[in-house]
Amino acid sequence: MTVRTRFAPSPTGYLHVGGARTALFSYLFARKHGGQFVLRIEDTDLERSTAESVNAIMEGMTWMGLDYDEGPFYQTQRFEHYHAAIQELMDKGLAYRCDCSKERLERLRDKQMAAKVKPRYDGHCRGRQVDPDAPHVIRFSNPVDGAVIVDDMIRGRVAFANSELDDLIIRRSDGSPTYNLTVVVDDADMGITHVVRGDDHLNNTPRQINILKALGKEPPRYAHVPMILGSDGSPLSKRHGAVSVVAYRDMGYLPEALLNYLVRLGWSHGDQEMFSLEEMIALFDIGDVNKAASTFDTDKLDWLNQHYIQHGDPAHIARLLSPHMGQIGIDPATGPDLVDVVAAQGARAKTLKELAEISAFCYRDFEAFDEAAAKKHLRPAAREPLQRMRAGLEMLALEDWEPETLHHVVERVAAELELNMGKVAQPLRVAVVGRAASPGIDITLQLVGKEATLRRIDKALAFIAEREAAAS
RNA sequence: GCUCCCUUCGUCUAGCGGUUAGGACGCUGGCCUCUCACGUCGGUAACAGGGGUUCGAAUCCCCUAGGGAGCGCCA
Repeated sequence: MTVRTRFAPSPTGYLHVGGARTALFSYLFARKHGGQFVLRIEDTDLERSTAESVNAIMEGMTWMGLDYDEGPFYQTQRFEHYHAAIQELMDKGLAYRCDCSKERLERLRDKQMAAKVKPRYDGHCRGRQVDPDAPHVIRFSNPVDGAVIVDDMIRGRVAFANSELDDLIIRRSDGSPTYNLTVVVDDADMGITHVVRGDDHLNNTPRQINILKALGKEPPRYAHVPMILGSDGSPLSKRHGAVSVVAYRDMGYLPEALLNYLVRLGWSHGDQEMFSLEEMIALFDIGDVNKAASTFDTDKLDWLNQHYIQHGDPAHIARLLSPHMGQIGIDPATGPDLVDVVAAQGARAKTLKELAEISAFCYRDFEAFDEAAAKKHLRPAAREPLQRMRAGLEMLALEDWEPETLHHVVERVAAELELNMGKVAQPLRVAVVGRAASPGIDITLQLVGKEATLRRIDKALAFIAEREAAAS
């Protein structure tokens, strides 16, 4: 038997990180066992389902690299299958028509709540003859006694008494099938062997198993993964900030970082923290998934993202960085090779967005000096070092504009003035970058280029003169 | 209210009857150093509470507390 898993989102919004993690686990389980992973769109709620959402979900999955082998299948295109299943249950006497009014159901519910018992349908229409031509719903005849055992791959054995379950509606009065019926039919038709889904479905599982058995189908294995919480301990939602995976892409996170973060949320393999997708597939074991919900921690995601920016292939990072440069109005073609920028700056940014911002100086002059940096480093004492640097740099041929030679110039000026490196490099750095932080001064000068370097030193010298004039 | 699930440092987690309760993020101290980062060495901090079972419980059982989910003609 080949393993088949599925991801079955309802297209009512974007792919959020919780759904993405569920999809990832489902995907890893299938890949790990050499099986197939299918995508199914649960769009039977016509009111809320949108085509944009379908696109957004697929966009998110593609970005994360979660490729599916089959699908997307749309439930709205499978109504004939649901109707056939409902008819089968009717024929077998395992489903019945119900014409109970909303009022009666409400009264029943109120009475049950008042009596402190679980509200559920009382089976009033079981065995009653309901006019097929009058408005009615169809209910599933749930077994009255006995228990359903869910042998969950994550939770272990969970038992539900049938007496706790009621006769749920499987077809609405408008003729459309309901969720618990459609999942069951789809999972059976699509040959799903393992259902990996959020643990909010655990309570639905015994009902689904009962329907499956009534249809004469073998239930799949289940794995209910815990949910993801926000920093305040409540289920992760928009009010905790970004939840859509595409939003993380736009904020400058790498797919490999988000994937790595997500897989470690609720799953672990000893003490290992870093996993490539290939390693995840090789090492993943659904039984190692935790039972408890876990909290989304942006700090750790940042750490991983920085790690992947720093250690990933610079050419790859540069490609992903390019749109973020464009985002702040910079055309990377107008300056140094982005790959060199990534190599120089990679260790300094948590996100690509941040990487773009701290690298802007390589492509265009900054607006103004950072106030604190200028105050500390662009003072009269810096004039001579800057002047000498300018002179020394101006004499360099363009082909000598390289880290090694640039470094020598800085060293020479420091030696001549009997200053330590910092006294020369820092004013120079502020002059050229506008801020007190940048890669090594030689690399920085190389990235900025000769022309801009001289121009900016002049600007800094003018700034010092101006400041001196203002002070006297 | 009822049913089901969950509970190890602030956070992610290791642990599957015998450990000084380990790692990671964060925070923090030192080192490295032309700055910021990176790197590196160190520190901080946890078994929700109470009963059992056992020679011995973070590990097994029960209760309590606290979280969560479900109880729709939503999925």
